[in-house]
Formats: sequence, C-alpha cells, structure tokens
Amino acid sequence: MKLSTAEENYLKAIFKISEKANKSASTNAIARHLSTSAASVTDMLKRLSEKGLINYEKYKGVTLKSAGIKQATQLIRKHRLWEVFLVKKLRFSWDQVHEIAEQLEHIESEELIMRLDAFLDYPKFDPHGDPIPNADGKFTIRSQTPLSDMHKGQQGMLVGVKDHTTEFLKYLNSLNVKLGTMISVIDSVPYDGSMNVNLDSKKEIMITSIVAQNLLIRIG
Amino acid sequence: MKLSTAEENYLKAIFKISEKANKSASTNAIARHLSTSAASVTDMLKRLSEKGLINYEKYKGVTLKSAGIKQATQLIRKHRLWEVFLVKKLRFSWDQVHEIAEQLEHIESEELIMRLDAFLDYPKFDPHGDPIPNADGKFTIRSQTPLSDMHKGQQGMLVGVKDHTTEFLKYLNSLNVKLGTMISVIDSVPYDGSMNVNLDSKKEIMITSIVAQNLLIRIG
DNA sequence: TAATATTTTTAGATCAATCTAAATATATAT
DNA sequence: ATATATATTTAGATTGATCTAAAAATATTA
Ligand SMILES: [Mn+2]
Ligand SMILES: [Mn+2]
Ligand SMILES: [Mn+2]
Ligand SMILES: [Mn+2]
Repeated sequence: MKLSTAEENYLKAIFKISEKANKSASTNAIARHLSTSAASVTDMLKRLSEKGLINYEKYKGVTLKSAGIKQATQLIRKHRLWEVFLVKKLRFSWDQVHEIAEQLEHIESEELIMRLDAFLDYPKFDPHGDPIPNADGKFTIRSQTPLSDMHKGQQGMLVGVKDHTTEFLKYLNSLNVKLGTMISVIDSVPYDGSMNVNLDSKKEIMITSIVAQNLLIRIG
Repeated sequence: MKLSTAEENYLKAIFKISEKANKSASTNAIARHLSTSAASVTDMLKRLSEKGLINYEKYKGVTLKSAGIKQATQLIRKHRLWEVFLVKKLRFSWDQVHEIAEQLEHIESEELIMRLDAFLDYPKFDPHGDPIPNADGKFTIRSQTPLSDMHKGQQGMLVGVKDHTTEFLKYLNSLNVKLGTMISVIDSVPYDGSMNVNLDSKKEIMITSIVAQNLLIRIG
C-alpha cells in the first residue's frame, strides 16, 4: 500500500507514543507529537482506520494494527539507516542529521534501502544509539540504564541518548561526551540528583539530574 | 524561497522544454512532459508567475525568470548528483536510477548537497553522460555528435545518450554498449539510416537509425 | 478571408490536509 | 452526585493540486 508522507508520519507518531507508554495513543498526544491540532488528528485517524492500519474507536485512543506496525517500523528503519549514512559517509555530526532524515525516510524504494543497508555494512544502531530494525522489522535489544539510576562506583559505556534535540547533543559535544564514552559514577547528590562522573578515566565533570536521565548506559 | 515538489517539477519541465527548443514552453508541451492536463498547467503557471519565477502572458507560453532558472538548475544538479551516488556508491545500474532520483532531488538541504558532491568527488557528468551544474549553476559543455550524423570511417567515444528510458538503456546493456565505449562507423545505409559500427575494436554490430540518433559521441 | 482545427483558458468539482470555533463526551474534584 | 475541567469530535472553511467540460483565443487551411 502506498501511503502519503502525512499518513506515514502519523503512523510513526502513534508507534513511538504507544511504545513509550506501552498503551494506546491519545488524540492529544499525537497532536502534540506532530505539532498539529487535535481536529486534524481525528480527521487522519478516520482515514487510517478506513485503510485498516489502526484500531480506532471514537474517544478511545488508537493502536496500530499489524499492517500499521509494519509501515511504522519500516519508516523508522529508513530514518535510522539514512542517519547512519549522513554521519558515517557524509561526516555530518550527530546533532545535524535528524531533520534531513525526516525527509529521506519518505523516499520510496525497497531496493534503495536494501542497497543502502549493505553499503553501510548492516548497522544495528543509529548515530544516537537507537536500534535499527532489520528488513523484517526486528529490533536488536540491548540492556541499558539511565545514568540517573546508577550508583556511586558503578560504570559503563554510553550507548544511547533519550533526548535527541540539537541543543542537548551540542551540549554533549561541548562536554566531549559521545557514544562509546566510558562513564563512572564518582558520587551523586541526593538533594537534587546531580552527579559527579568520570569520563574515559580522564576528566571529571558534574552533570545535572536532567542530563543524567537522558544518558543511557550499558553497565559493565 | 521554499517551493513545493509540484512547483519544482514544473520549473524543471519548463527549463528542459525551452532548453531543447531554445524558445518559450507552451502549455501543451508542459502538460505532455508532466503527464497532466493543460488546465492544471495553466493553474500552476499563474501561481509560478505570482511568485516571480516565470514570465507568463496568457496564450503566449512561458519562459523562466532568473530566479526560476536558478531553482531549475539546482534541481537538476541534485537529481544528477543523486544518480551518481546511486550508480557509483550503491551499484545500481544506469537504467534503474532515474525514478529514485526524481524523489531524492526534492530533499531540501544545501549542506547535504555540498557534502554529497564532495563525497562523490565533484563529478562533472551523471551516469547518462549529462552534465552536472556546479553550485553556481554552470554546466560543463562538451562537444558531442549524434552517431547518426557521423560518416564512414569516423570514430569516437560514447559520452552520452539522448533517450533515458529504461528500455533503451537495457537494450544498450544487451549490446554491451556503455559510456566510454569506442565506436567507429564501418558504413551506413542511406536507404534507412541504419549503420554498421565497431565497438572497442572488437565486436561489429548493426544498429538502426533511431538508436544511432540517441547515441552521443565525442569524435576523435 | 472565412471556415475549421488546435491550443489555451475558465468554470466548476474533487481530494488530501490542514485550520478555528463550537458541540459533545469523558475525567476530576468538590 | 453534581459541577467543572479536559479531551475529543464535529462543523465549516481554506489551500494546493488536480480533474473534466465548456468557452475563448489563436493557428491553419481551403
Ligand atoms: Mn532522528
Ligand atoms: Mn536517530
Ligand atoms: Mn534522470
Ligand atoms: Mn541522468
């Protein structure tokens, strides 16, 4: 089935919202996610329901049907593969690629994605540490813990970020924190949740709770 | 100025039509080129005129203004750079890339194109031998002659094709004719314009007039 | 030049995607 | 449980891009 860019974006939004909360997506949540009005969302939900991509009952919120999951997953696959291309091949920095990938993900060609995947050597994670679903829609899972949940003395490698905004990523750049950086907890302040951490056994820095919550660590 | 995909396609069509004939583009010619109705074309011409991209007078046909030429040229630049990427990096064959490039050419990011150009090592020609305008819109020009205009004994290198259809390109594949192939004219038949030619001083084949007209040779 | 053919424009509709304002349903609090 | 607040849907409009059919302008031919 050939979907419009708008339809694809709605499916992706529903996928991400229900994945995070592990429940159905509300009209308002979708509107917020896509920066559009609730009325527009209702309109689109009717159309997507008509096409058999979602389960929709008035006032009840929506979930994706299997066809919708498939579409959303493929879109995420394309988005993340393009992000890898932009960073690895075109040498963009990780804070510059999301907007461009938002456009590239809608290019329609199975063959293109297969070849791109091969060209990039079948990457499993994107530049932000997010897993890239394979052609069948399967995600690689990986145990990861928000730095904010770690205790004094624990250490591990930065494998992902929760916040993908340019501002956050640029802040990390300025701290020289990137995927692969080894982080160990020196201590944490119970009062405000801020932490002193050591980076790659070299530099010691202080970060706030909010930052720590957005850094995902593979402990060990 | 940010243009829609439709607007960009119209500008490109007008550019190509007026370039070929070196005169203004008629409503019908544009409609034919874009496989749409003359009424739709008239509609769009009004909008493009409003935006100052074209010179349009009712019943007189259109030409591009400098802003329109700039947009069309940038679009062609993007299209051809992406075609090079698809062939050189993703190993598509030259008959598979046009449709995908039709989509990729509308991705909006100056930075992306600059980096893609560098990644591809600043190519001057696309996989069909068409010149790629530089960032300022300048095309590299090259003397070339349709094989059909060449005479017995003349020879040269295939540097371009006029017909870009998959069928034509696949036919050339089957003959092992590609850009760079050396072609020499053994003789030509005045009756129907067909020719006997030699390829890379190896194989001798016969081609019809219509094929010869679509092969562009750099003589010498 | 007058009749005819062709090209182009206009009129009027449709469809997707969006909006604001108003109505209705559901959730929360007193 | 009733009142109030919030969430969602409906009603009605708008915009871009398209269509068909009909009208008008231009070009061709006799
Ligand atoms: Mn992204
Ligand atoms: Mn990402
Ligand atoms: Mn092409
Ligand atoms: Mn080409």
